[in-house]
Amino acid sequence: MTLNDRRQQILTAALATLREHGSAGFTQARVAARAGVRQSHLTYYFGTRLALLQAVARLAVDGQLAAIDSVFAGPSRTSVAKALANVTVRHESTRVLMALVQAADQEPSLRALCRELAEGIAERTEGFVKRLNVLATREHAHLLHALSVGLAVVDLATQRPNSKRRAAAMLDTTFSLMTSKARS
Amino acid sequence: MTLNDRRQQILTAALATLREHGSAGFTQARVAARAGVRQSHLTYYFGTRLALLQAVARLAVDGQLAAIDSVFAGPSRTSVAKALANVTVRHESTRVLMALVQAADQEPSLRALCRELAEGIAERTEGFVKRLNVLATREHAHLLHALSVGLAVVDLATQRPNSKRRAAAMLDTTFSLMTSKARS
DNA sequence: GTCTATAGATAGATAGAC
DNA sequence: GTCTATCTATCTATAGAC
Repeated sequence: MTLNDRRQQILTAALATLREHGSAGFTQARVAARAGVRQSHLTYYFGTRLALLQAVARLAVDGQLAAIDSVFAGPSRTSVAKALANVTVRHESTRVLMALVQAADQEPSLRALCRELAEGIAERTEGFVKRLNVLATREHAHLLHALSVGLAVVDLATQRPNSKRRAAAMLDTTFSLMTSKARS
Repeated sequence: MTLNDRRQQILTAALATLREHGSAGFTQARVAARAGVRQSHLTYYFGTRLALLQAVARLAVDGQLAAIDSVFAGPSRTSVAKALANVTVRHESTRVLMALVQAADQEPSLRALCRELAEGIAERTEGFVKRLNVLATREHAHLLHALSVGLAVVDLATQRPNSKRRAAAMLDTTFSLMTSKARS
């Protein structure tokens, strides 16, 4: 199917553009150039910029959830912290995340997707935390999610060295705190 | 001084615009309309859009640090968690934060300001955490900072009810975890 | 020195050719 | 049905009037 091929081709280029240039750099011209098509083709295949963004966001969310899935298979608490930091504290992922957040702020239709992502991550996290500590709650999972988001955003803003190492350390510390104490 | 008055007037309008509309809605036309001046005046008084954004960011960072200052004066752990959530988990603040992060990602000159903000908050947080637990480290303070950033971003993205209450609960939980256990 | 009118660039969307 | 050329809107920056 040529139509779906083209759509896929544009989607891939769009996601790559978002990862590299973030929300502000996500222009139809740039995506089109990357996909090797004319700008007006984006309109043809997706209608509006928002529709394209929604499709890209869908792709990104699925990808991120799939990446998270493998994180919690790690052998130890520390290795999981490291894997989680590696998946979440990535400038490329953070740019996509921020674009999604911004778009959701102004476009309610995207909020459901954001909730799906947040819930999906919390769900996957909860299982792991429960293995650490049977008294762990969904709140702990949401807390970890928020923490990883914050670490990612702060890192993009400050761009300091060793950010992944430090993020992994903080996640591990938090796991550790949750392990040693259960508190309602 | 008329010049400084005008600058101030424009700055105020610019900050308000950023708080309401976020990074994408931060256009010279909108700021000018709000300030009651012509768009070209922004160029006259600030040179470029980036320079204006830098000035606004400076203002916003100072304001946020000042707001944080009063947070840790709270009487109890729980009241501090609540106050912190009230200051950080605000859509208006989060929009400014996100705009700053995005700008810093592409404009290295703004990263110093982001680091200043992050360090400033961590510093102020550290004192409080140390009062909770003498073994607390700067890492705990950075962890709390990242957590509050993440809570703010997640809330802007999902816009769920009771977000401030839940954020306060998570911060309080984290304080509690840090209190009951010190771990290097 | 302050402000206006306008230019130049780029965004996204449309109408119509093939 | 697929693609091209074009159009309008909007953004930021400049040149020059007062």
